[in-house]
Amino acid sequence: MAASDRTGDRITIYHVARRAGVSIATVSRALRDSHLVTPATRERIQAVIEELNYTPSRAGRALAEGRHAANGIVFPDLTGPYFAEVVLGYEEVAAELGRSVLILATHGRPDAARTALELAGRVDGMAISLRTVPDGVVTRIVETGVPVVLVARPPLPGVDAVSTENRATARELADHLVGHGYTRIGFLGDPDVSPDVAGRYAGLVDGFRAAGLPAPPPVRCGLDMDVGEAAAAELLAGRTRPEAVVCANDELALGVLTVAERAGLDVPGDLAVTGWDDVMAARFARLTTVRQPMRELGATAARWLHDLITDRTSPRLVEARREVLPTALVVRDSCGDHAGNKEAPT
Amino acid sequence: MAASDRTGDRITIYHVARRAGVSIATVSRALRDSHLVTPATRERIQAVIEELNYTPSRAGRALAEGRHAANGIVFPDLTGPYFAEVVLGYEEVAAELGRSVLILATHGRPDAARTALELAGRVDGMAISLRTVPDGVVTRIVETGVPVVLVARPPLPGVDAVSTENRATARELADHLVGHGYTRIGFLGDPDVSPDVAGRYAGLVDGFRAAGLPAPPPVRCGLDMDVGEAAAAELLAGRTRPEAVVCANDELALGVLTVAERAGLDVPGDLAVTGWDDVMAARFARLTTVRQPMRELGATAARWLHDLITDRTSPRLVEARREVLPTALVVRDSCGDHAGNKEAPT
DNA sequence: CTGAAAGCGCTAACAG
DNA sequence: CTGTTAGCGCTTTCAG
Repeated sequence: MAASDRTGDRITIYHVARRAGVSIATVSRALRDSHLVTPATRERIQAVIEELNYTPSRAGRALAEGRHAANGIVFPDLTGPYFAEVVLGYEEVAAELGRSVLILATHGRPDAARTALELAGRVDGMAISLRTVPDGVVTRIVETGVPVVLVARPPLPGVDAVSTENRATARELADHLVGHGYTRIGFLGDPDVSPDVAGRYAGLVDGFRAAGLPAPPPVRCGLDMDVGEAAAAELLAGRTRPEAVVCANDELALGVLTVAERAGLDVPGDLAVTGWDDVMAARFARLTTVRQPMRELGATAARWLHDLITDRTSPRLVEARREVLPTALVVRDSCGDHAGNKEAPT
Repeated sequence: MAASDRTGDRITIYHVARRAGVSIATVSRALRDSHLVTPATRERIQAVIEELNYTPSRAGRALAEGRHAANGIVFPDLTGPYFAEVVLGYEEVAAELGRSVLILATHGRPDAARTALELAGRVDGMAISLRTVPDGVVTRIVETGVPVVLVARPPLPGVDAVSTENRATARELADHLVGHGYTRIGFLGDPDVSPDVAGRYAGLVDGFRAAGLPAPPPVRCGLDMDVGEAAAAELLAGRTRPEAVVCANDELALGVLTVAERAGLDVPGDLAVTGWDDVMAARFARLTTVRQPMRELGATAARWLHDLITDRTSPRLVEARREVLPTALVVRDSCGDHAGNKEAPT
């Protein structure tokens, strides 16, 4: 209330100490657990803290402690539901562990490397996901001593990595499609763009091979809905329209669905479509897809990071952690007719 | 490369200075613009920085500069697409402005107040959205001198606030529904839960009043899909099933759609449904809804915050800013039959 | 143009 | 149990 403490400069631990008639060390101790403070003293300090509406400066604390109590996460974008879920899972466990989280969406910006490096300077550890910064940047960050966990991103020697299963489930999907009797099946997505897409394509090819079908060349494209629309338009305009098109992710598939509808095509009658991710819209579009534990992906990264940050034991003596989270085929209407049992394929 | 600078302690400005044969002050200058450094010196320093893979400590810098170059944003959750978009817009402009962003999802946790206050201690400004922390906490944060912008949240004296238009568009929606000839219309959502929902309900009532129809009492419920399913089940089980149900947001509406389908009801034949937000799934569910500029909501908050942080002129002399972003009705199939013109109502 | 030195707010020995 | 006193890494006058 004292006018002198009002809107002026920041209220520091010194103000609190003076007003409570103790030293800053005591205030500092009272701020944390510390049974090294008389209940009476502690109470008095607590009262002053509230009276002054004091909040300790994180910067000061970070500098003194040598840590930030914060984690970072780098991802390409937040438009699709995919990364929103990953970030959510990450934030959730980080918060439980008492750490703040800093986000960095690279948006394919050219200065992503710089900003990522800069982010590394203000966190105790960070998760780096696909299509954000080149491996070289990751390596540099690791070299600065900041613990890193790779998320849905090709492994790097000595760096932990979590990802989700692709190939086996894609194979399952291929088998299902083959079971529908399709022989002309297209693939939308660029295997070179990410190991995830590569794995999905590989699994598909596995299935075709096993069925004695020729592997379709991938129609290389990005992963956004409008890109999907464009690619689909092209695909459907071609000489021999495929009977089914497997898309590298749901957004692409949703784009295909949009184009198909616009073209008056019946799905799955005229064209079967499948996606990957099982975003909310997929359900309402009746899209056959593959469910990924995105939340768990982020949560796992946060947990590992916490271990790396706190353990601090034998920096590189222990092997880098690797984990591939399971995925599941979700069969809906978009891939063809199913007699009766709709959502219980396996 | 020097073994002494490897994985040991953090590399500081001192290491760089020593190795470059200059003082830390010079390194500090070279780190930023500063034409106060000879190109030659600057280059030498730059080389050492890269050789040592040096990144300045944000904590040290924050302490010395008295600012964090970071913004915070507090939101309830990231599950729905709503806040993901808001956060995205926020991050995007914050990044452009050269500031990092810290996120805090309160999840309705009891310690939300504490964590929000703590967040306030590590940012230069923060956006606080609906249903996260009580007004008292916002006030305390404002009192600590941290600039705050309220997002989609009831205004507070002296605090900037951005939100989206509700009442007028809801009135428009009501008129449209009345035009379809419905007289028994239900409302799903709790006006007390947020001014947004209250505004939507109010607009609806406006429309009914104008048409001489009785205002339906709201079926109070949360805003999640499962909550919507539960509420819908209840609503549909009642004696007189409404002809149309207006939902406070899309997720609720999607839940109703799910229940209706499960019950074998035709939408809009047996039941018309509308939502609010226009999330991606809405399009594929053919849901009539209202589009909100969520991204812009976040972007605006970030811009205002930047002004508040940098301007620093006349702290409270200027009026608090207020802005209500426009929304637009999106008519699809779920609200009833439309002869021909589907997506062009107004 | 460059260096020396004084903090920024807090933590953590080290003495009482 | 409490106070003193160094720093943590960086920016920034103030002198050269």
